[in-house]
Amino acid sequence: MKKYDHKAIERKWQKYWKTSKIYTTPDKAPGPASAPPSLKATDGHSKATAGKKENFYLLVEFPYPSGNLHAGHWYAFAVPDILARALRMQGKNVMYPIGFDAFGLPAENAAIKNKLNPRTWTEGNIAYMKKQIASMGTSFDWSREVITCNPDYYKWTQWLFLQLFKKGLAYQKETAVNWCPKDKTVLANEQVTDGKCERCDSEVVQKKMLQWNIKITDYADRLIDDLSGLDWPEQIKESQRNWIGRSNGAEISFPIEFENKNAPQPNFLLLHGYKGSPTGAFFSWLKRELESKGYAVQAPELPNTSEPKEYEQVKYVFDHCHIDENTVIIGHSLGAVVAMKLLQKINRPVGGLVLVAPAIDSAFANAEPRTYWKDFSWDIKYDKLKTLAGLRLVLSDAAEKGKRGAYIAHLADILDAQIAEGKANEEHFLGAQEPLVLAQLMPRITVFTTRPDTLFGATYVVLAPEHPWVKRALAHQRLLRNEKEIGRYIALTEKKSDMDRQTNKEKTGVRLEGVDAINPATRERIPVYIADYVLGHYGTGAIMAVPAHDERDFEFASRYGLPIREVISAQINADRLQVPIQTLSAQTRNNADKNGGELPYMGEGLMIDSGRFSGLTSQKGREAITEELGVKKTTYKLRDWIVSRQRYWGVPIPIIHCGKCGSQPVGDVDLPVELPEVKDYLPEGSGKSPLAKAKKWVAAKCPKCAGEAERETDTLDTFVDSSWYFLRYTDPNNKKEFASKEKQANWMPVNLYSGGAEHTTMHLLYSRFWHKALFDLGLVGESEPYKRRMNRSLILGPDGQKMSKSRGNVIDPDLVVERLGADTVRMYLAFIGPYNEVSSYPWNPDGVVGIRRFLERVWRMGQSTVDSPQLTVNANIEPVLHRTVKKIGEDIALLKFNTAISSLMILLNAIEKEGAIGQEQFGVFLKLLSPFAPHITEELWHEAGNKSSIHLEKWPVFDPALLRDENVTIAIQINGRTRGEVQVPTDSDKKTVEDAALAAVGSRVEGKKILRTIYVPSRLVNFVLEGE
RNA sequence: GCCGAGAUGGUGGAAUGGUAUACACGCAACACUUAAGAUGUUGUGAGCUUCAUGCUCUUGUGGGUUCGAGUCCCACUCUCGGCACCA
Repeated sequence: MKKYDHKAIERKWQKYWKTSKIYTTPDKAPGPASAPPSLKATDGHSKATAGKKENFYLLVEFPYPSGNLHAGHWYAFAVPDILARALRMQGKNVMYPIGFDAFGLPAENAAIKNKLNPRTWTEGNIAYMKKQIASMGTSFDWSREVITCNPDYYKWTQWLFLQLFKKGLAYQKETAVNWCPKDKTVLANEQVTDGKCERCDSEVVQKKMLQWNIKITDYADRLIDDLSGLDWPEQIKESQRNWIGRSNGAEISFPIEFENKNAPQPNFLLLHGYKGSPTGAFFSWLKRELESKGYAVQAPELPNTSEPKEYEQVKYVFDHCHIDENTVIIGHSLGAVVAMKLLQKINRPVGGLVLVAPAIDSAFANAEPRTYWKDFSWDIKYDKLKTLAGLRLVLSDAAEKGKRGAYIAHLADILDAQIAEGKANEEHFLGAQEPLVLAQLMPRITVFTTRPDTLFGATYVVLAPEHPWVKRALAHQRLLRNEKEIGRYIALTEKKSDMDRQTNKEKTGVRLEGVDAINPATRERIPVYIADYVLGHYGTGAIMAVPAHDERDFEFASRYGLPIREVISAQINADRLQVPIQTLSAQTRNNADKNGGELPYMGEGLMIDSGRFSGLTSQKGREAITEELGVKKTTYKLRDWIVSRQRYWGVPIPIIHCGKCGSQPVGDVDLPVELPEVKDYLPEGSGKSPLAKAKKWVAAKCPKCAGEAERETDTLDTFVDSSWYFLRYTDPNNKKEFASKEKQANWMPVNLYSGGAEHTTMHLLYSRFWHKALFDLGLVGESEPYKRRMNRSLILGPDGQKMSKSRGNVIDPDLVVERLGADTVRMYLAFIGPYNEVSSYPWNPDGVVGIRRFLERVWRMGQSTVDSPQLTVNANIEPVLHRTVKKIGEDIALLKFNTAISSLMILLNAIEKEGAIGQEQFGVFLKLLSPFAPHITEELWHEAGNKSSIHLEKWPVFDPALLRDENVTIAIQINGRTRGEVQVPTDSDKKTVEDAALAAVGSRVEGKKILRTIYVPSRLVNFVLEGE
């Protein structure tokens, strides 16, 4: 008998599959769309057309070319391959593509270390890994291979980035990055360990640098809301929701008063807009209001208001108005542009810049052309304005949101300004009175809270130490009495990394002496603190502290002896805003905690909320106070996606910076912007990427004015590369588009996307966002890329620990394949546990051998079957064979490969017991096994005399009539406990079965009354007896 | 702390509310063998006993619903994963 020589067999068929190209997937495959009805994969979203096979897009996350394939890769690629093969046999046109996520830091590190070109390193790794992947016997369609570091791929990454840029979804912003002062380089988070640089071990500091951001936050709501329509595990949806972290609440403004009455007061300069005047709109009213509060106000009439010219208007104000460091310039509509130009011209710090409904960009959509367009220069030096204006505020009318909302939000962003949105009395703030404007001009601190109903219990206000308001207040001398102490505290927190701020949980803070806030509900003066338990980047960077209803505030209040006040729910419900407040001392509160949270009864007519910190849960209270004293607001934990990297090995950001025209996109014809050659890959000392060293490459012509300009030297985050690679698979060689609409339509959305749980909140969220942005641009056909997603489990070392070189528990799949064969490894991994649940499985070397034993037995059976061609069908095997066909079909559709394999084992056990199997039946067995063990089945299939590949065969169909045995075993229960069993013919009626059962357990029932008999056909009979 | 998932033999795991522990690993005995390995056969949840076609217990713990619960409900314990001063 021939030996099962896995090496020869696997080599032979892998070569055959490659040369015969049987896995090259056509976009449309001829043939009737036929699939067994049991397959869940056909979930109604049919991509089939008449006379064509139905397309099925099976996607696995493409690997990073690290240079070596590990057990996890096998689990990621070889097990879904079972599904790909089974679906193909079941009549689907399955695309199972692969590629490489080839940009990234490891290549650059290797290049620096070994003085190699990162491309050389990467390409070498890819070549090696392709061989390894081929050794798995996977049915990948290599003709669709995508490699992200190739210019014909990243040309489209750049092009897509520019589409987002042109839509205002990509912008530059000062952002803190990890900076190593010794290496003079920006570090990725994974290059920082315990706050130190992984290379030189020096202390990492936070440094602000201009970074490219993508406005994923604009899509926060849709990214949450669209989850509900997806066939994804609830777990994944939930983590995305948590990550985005939407919370609904309100912004409430607390007016502030300074103790120092000689403190410098602001004065106001009002600049009206196109066809406006100092008496038009709300201007005269606002002037009166401000003057009545004792402020100086100037409101010049700008020249030539119907045909305004920038130079003329700016010069007029410059010549006729007094402007000092306390002046707050307020510009309405086009006046906002005049305000900004004016500030650019005076080039001295001023008190503030307030833009009311600004309409200031030539690219501004939906406005009819106006004469002033050509008379104004629309180039504004936002960075300069940021340094000149202390207060920067943009006011937006909610009614105009559709037209201008996105633009205004964008403007606020690049100005790093506060944005206040509310309802104007008349659209575009044209009302005779606009209280929103006035309110925003008064000194105040705005806080965000999800519990506006507890406003009555707010006994102090806390700002994040980095809150811009604090810096502004410190800029004026003698405004705050303890400037030094405040400065020290701010310096201290700035030094703390995020890590420290999180780990050191003891709450500290400093009171701002000399200023008080007014609680708008109680009209009471309350102190203002800075404390690092308040985060600068969340909400408004300021909170109202309600120690009675918030544990953190309680902790802080207890430490600093601040009053703690309970808000009583029953009263709020009964008579909103007229709420009696109960003042509790910290001492009382502590005693209450010791009493298991019960608060003492405080007095006549008051109900005390008894839950510890639970406060009231009155939705009514929240709404009432929000309406009366605040503005509804939704905040998100999600922050914008920083996509620029100061690295060489990535996609160059296709932007040219021009001194005159600003940041300009590279024209389509000049794409791709190819990576320049550089001498070495170490970052440039100024913190720029190594690309900055390619001086010739950096110099470029401005695409707009053709003047001297410079290229952006940062490269894109690799998550951008992987945000659209699955679209390229549908049309990998397209030179004109990233993927044609027609080709996309063949395959998108992805039917099943399998990948690692670690990508749940990164890649998976980014690519969903990217797809939605492309959808809005009309570049893709649907708003969600992946119909179904599943996360894969982890393969651990034999010791149950994560595989790692230091633990010495790494299983090298190449070695196991060498010894036992790819079929064995594939099947072992499929058998280890259910694929559709996230868990972690230790690699059991004995278990692998067990699978090998199974394949040896298959081999032996194959040899003996070939030797006895006279037997075609063994009737005794038929029922179990057909049951197995049914079961495996169902299990594969559910991704339960482990139980599918188990039923193959049961089948083999039955065959061996029987002694022999018929030729035809063996063919069926091989087909069932072929997705799991493609090589051995192909070999045996050909040995049996077949000429074409088993993988092109049709999936076996079971005969329902053959599923039933002649007899069934019925369990006999007495009072629900199993007491015996009895064999009856399958079609016996109830009476027959009950009689047979009664006879079998007669002695137990004797003399007792049977109260009830429960009969479950072909399962059991249960006698319910009296008195047992 | 918050969110999510889970807990079944020595191990990985299997079970539409219907005979819990399929299948595999491991282990034991036997066969083959000089021996080991490989292979095959048989056995293998725990305990009790009169050693059987016997009894009792058993799916993290405690309750409940049901003729019947690993499965449904309530409470708790523990494990793993993610987030974490997010107001």
